[in-house]
Amino acid sequence: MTFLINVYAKCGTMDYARKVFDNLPRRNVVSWTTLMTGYVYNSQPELAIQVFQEMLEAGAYPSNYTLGTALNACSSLHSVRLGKQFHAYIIKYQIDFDTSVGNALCSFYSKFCNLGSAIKAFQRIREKNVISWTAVISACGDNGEAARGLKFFTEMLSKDIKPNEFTLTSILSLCCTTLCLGLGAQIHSLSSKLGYESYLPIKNSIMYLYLKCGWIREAQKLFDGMEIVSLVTWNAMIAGHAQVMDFVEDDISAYKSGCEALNIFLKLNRSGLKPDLFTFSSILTVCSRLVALEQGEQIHAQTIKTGFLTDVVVGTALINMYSKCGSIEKASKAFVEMDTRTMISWTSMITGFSQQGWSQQALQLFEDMRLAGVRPNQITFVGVLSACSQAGMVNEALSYFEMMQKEYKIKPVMDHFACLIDMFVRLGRLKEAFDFIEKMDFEPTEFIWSLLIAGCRSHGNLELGFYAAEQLLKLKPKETETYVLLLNMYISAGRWKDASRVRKMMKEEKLGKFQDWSWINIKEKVYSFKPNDKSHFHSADLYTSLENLLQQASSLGYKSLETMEVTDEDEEENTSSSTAYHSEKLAVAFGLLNTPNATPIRVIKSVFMCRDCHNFAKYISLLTDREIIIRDSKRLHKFVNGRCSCGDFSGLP
DNA sequence: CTAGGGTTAG
Repeated sequence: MTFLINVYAKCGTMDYARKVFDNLPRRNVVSWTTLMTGYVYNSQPELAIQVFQEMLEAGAYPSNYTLGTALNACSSLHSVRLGKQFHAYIIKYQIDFDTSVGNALCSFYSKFCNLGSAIKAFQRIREKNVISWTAVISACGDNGEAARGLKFFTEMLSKDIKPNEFTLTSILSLCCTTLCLGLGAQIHSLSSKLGYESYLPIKNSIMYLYLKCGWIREAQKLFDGMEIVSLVTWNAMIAGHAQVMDFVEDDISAYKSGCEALNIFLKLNRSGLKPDLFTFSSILTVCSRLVALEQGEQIHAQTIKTGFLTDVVVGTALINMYSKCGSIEKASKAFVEMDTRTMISWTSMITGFSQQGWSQQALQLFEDMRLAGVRPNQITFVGVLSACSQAGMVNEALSYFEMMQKEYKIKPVMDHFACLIDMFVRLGRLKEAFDFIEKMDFEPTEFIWSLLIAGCRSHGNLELGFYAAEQLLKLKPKETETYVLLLNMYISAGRWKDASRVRKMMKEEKLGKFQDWSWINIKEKVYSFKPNDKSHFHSADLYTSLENLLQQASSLGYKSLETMEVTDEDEEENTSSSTAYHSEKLAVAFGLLNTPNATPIRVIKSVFMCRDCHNFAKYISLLTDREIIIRDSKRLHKFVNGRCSCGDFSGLP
């Protein structure tokens, strides 16, 4: 009758299977094991474990198959304790370490992040089959050792073992993490040769690989050509577009990619499939990068309704969404309401507070994190140091910097130094900033010098500024913003020769596009603005109202600053044009005109905000009593009552 | 034995 258990299990009717089992006149190890396997097959690992325990209590001896199944159940339950207990049974009952036990042990150890034991288990297997190899390869992938996994794959091929569809999917996943497009293409053709071309996981992986490597059109083509898709397909498209936002050349392309992700999300919702925790975490990240609060709030509601908000990754993504949209109170509420938090959740919240200029809260939370026994990482300390830097807490900054190295053995990287240097620069302690740069045990980067130069400009130490500029120019800067900074400095000092030297270098270095562009999102519609843009349907009113704002701001003491315009076609030398119609000014004015009183204004800008616009936004927040949130290419600025959350970051060009 | 998710400031 045991076969009947198997039949019911395969049909997804475990209740019947259990009944058959309960009515068996005699039970042997095979019937117990079959029932367990059924539960694992039907994603009920906890019941499988329960059966295993019943079996031991009944005095039956488990076989190697039984333990293999039990271990698989532990893997899906993420129960380290049980798995280790089972490993002990293997020894106690002198279970033969055969292929199935070895395979199960290998993937169990992998799931609980013990790659060493996983590999050991693999190596103990006398007769390794394709499953053993696949297990060890995916173990490497799951534990961040993609290159090692690829080595096992070559070894496997050299032993003439033919990969199956599972192996190929694992390898493609390794290609995704290492961005090996070439190998991915080879695997693609190999899988066609082996007859797996229509196998959905392989298609999904290839599509995702294309996206991650920037082959967006090809990925889209694959997607459009798929007649059968799964939720994973949709999620891969959304996650892929979210990641594309990170590496595209300019913020305009990033913005487009984010909108595409939102579009795909809408289509997914209409397709009848239900989004899951993977979907929600990706799409919330997209919202945070787009500063799309309205969409983010709707998705928040959806995560509550579907119960996926309990997932810690979704919760963390939600914190980031709110904090990147400038709603720090809601971010904090989301953080408080989480029932489990990981180091990343804490780090996100600390960084969020710090970006909003809430230094005290950031530091308090860091202390709470330590009390909770959660170990901070390099990124956590960037948040902590930047909080100190904003608040000008020199002693605290230095002591956290020391704590990081002594207590947590974390090596400082450029970003940590940048925080400290920014701190000294903000305080006008340029000499100390400079000393710090000289003390670092690695070469100062373009960004570090830029910080110092911007500080020299605003604190009027031109001599040091010119010196730093020479150091910077030796590095052949790559960022357009760096050149804008240098040009501004030289031109305002009347050093025309230096300015034209910089311009010449700009041409030689083939810089990326520098397009000033801003967006504002009102009632889920997006309006974009270019500087001096008069082509818009909304222009007449808009310009009048901007003039008005400029005038009112002037009466409060606002003085417009002339800065350099650097555009793609800029051929003229030494021109300095008006900053009055920079794109963010237009977007802010448009937002004021088209939203009800007291609504916060949220604008995204494709390049760095200039000092003048930064200053202007402060006055406008005071004048109109509105929160103005502008996220530029570098950071978030939240203007409230004439002050900015960045605490007037020293690196503004 | 397989594919998809969250932190990076200055």
